[in-house]
Amino acid sequence: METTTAVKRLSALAQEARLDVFRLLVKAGPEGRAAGEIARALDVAPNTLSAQLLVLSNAGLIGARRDGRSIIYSVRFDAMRELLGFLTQDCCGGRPEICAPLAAAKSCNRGVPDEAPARARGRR
Amino acid sequence: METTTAVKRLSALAQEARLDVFRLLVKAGPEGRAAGEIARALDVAPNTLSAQLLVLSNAGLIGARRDGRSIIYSVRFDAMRELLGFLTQDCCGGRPEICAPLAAAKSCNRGVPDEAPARARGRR
DNA sequence: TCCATATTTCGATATTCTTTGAAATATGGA
DNA sequence: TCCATATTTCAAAGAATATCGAAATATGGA
Repeated sequence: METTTAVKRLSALAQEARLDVFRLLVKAGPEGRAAGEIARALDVAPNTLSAQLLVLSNAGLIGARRDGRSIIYSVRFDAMRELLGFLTQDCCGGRPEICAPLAAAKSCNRGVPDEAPARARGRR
Repeated sequence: METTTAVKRLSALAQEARLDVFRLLVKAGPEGRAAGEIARALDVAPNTLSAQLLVLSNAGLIGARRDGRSIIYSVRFDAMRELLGFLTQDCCGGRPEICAPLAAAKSCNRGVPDEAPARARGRR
């Protein structure tokens, strides 16, 4: 990933209100959530939310689809993965020994082999 | 980690110049690098760099120690790990199945990729 | 002590962001 | 078609950021 893309994505997440939106969408999962629902849930004006969604969208972190009168936003998990990959690369770059303990901090890497999530061990 | 801390750290990294500084310090490793060296390496004015280092420092992402006339900055890898953990949590939150492929994107969790991240090779 | 080096602080300016009210666009239903 | 709902666009105001020149502080050595 180009650093300019990384900066764009980091910037998009680097604001309380937008981070809230993003987290809400993460919780919503692939089905996403309508703009209006998000606005009500976070108690933010529709036009303000629209601007926030635009920033996240321009950063590629979320996508949108229309459903009737509503517009449904959802996280682009691939983009988030890319970003995490970039940051991890930066953190480990050439010095895996420094970053080795990182795996322990990543709850989602635990017990999840590449394909089959054999069984999630409850801990978190 | 509190979201306000996360926002602070994301903001600190969300700018080209500061991301460059951070990446340089990551490469430098635990020994760190003197402010002056960084300024020369990145071709930025000393006072400008000072402001950038302050932001990264306030975010807790880097630390400083004096060595003679120089001040040596180095990455606080724990802080970076925390941030990555927070983001990963956000990404996986309650839905590890979504994030399962994430492990594959994390080069540092498996073998060591042979090269530094500095070089921008095309898409991946 | 005096001086050169290394870095930071201060103050100002230029730029970029964020939010808001008002108006516009798109959709579905009566 | 007309109307209500859902969302976005626009323009402006206010807030926050980034960078720069000049001056200040800290350190080591002659």
